[in-house]
Amino acid sequence: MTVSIYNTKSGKKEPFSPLEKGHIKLYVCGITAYDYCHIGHARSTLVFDMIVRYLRYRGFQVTYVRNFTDIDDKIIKRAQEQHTTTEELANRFITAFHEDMANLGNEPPTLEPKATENIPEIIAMIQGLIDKGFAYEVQGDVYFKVDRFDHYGSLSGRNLEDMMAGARISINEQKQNPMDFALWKSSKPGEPVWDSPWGPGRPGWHIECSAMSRKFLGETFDIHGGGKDLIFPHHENEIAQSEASSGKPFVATWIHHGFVTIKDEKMSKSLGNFLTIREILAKYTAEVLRFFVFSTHYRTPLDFSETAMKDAETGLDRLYTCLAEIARLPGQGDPNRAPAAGKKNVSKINTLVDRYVKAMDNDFNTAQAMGHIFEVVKVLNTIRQSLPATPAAADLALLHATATTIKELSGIMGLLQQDPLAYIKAKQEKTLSQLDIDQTAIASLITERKTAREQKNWSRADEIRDILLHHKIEIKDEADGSTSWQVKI
RNA sequence: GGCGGCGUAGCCAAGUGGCUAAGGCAGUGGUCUGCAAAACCAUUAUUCAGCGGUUCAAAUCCGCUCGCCGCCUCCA
Repeated sequence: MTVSIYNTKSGKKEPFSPLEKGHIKLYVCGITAYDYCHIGHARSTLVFDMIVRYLRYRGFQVTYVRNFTDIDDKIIKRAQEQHTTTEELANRFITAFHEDMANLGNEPPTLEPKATENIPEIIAMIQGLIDKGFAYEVQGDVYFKVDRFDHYGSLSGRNLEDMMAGARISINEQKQNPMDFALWKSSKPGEPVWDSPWGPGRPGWHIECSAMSRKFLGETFDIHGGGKDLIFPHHENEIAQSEASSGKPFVATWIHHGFVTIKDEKMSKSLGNFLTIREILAKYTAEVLRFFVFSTHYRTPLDFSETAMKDAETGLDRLYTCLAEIARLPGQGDPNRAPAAGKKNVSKINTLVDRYVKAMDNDFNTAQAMGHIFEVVKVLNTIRQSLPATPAAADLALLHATATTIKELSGIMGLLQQDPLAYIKAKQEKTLSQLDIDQTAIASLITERKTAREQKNWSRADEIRDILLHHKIEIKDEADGSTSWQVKI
């Protein structure tokens, strides 16, 4: 079995194999550091975190590069508004980004290069493009000459004529063709500058990714990723620059994920309808967000809503509850007792890993993979529920082993990595701390109810039960006559 | 205008030619209980926006219609 990946370049799912045996080189376009990141950025980092973890699970070595754009028009503008330097502004939001990543539980990429730390490579690449006739300098600006590059538009499926027909291209007298794009921009007074053969200036937006990916991954590498909105013009332009420069294919596989939407509209800074990662994590745990993100295939739009997050939380609780119930079971059982687990159920358990891998091999279908896990959770619950007082050793071994497998498979999505008993306990304690009732009051009500029940005063007993329930306290009458309680979560 | 995508149960969401259309949430019924709660189990689409076509066979392929979204400008 091999991993298949949908390649934007071909528009098809293709069997994947790395150019260098066993070693995958992956470049993902990171953030422009001028503001806090929103859930759309979170989806991007979560998706590639999952992809990297899965490819490693499948035995590949993965070199994962994710850059920072720390110099560009938006950063300059924002820095001026805040009366600070672009460097200070970018570093502030890079620090915030790293905090967000840690809070989301993302593993760090292999390398996180910054544009400003690779200016010599950028300048060298631009000079090479000028030397080859793919770029030209006009009054300190350097532009890429799109009609010199034959395959321009191949990634996004456009051609220059169609694009020219669009009326949204800004007129720039300096450009030989309106579609030409800037490789280097001369600086205005007060802007950050680097010396270059074309005078003081700064890099254009697209060139940094071409220069940095070449520096760290080579002229041709395996996978380049980002959001769908980067297909044009960003990735199209990267291809043009890199292939014109090297004369070799740039990237084998292009992965683009879908957007996060709110009320079915794209979440974006320009629309102002975005929620930051910080705002979300103040309300929900990172794990709930991960569950929500991975319950939909990565190329499908993901519509954010409070209801969807609540559903995700309930679903996650179901998984943890199953694991917690198994963790409460004894480790050793009766070796002489016949197992309660039926043949069909055992078969569902035994095929879990294969079905999970098949789903994930199919373009990282996390939604389907999670479906398989839920199916097995149901099987585990069924077996657990049917267990006698002294369970068969085989049943206990199966339950414990499967719980371990589920944790391992879920870990690829960053799910179920907490101790299940601690998860349930922490959740209840958190809820209890927000309630208007304390443990003493609960204990006293339960004692009063116990008396009422002994006197068969059911109406008073039920009344107390309802009072407690009103305060989100659920009670459970045990077989031995005692009453336990827990917080409703 | 050009290019691309989507439309599956109350909601979310898998499914890329062929076994009973995964799974989650919500709802309903049941096990348990004095009654409950929790947990668990069962159940919920003769049908996949609509119409036509290809095929022995289509949610899956092709065409048209309707509706929604994205890119073509900074954007994950």
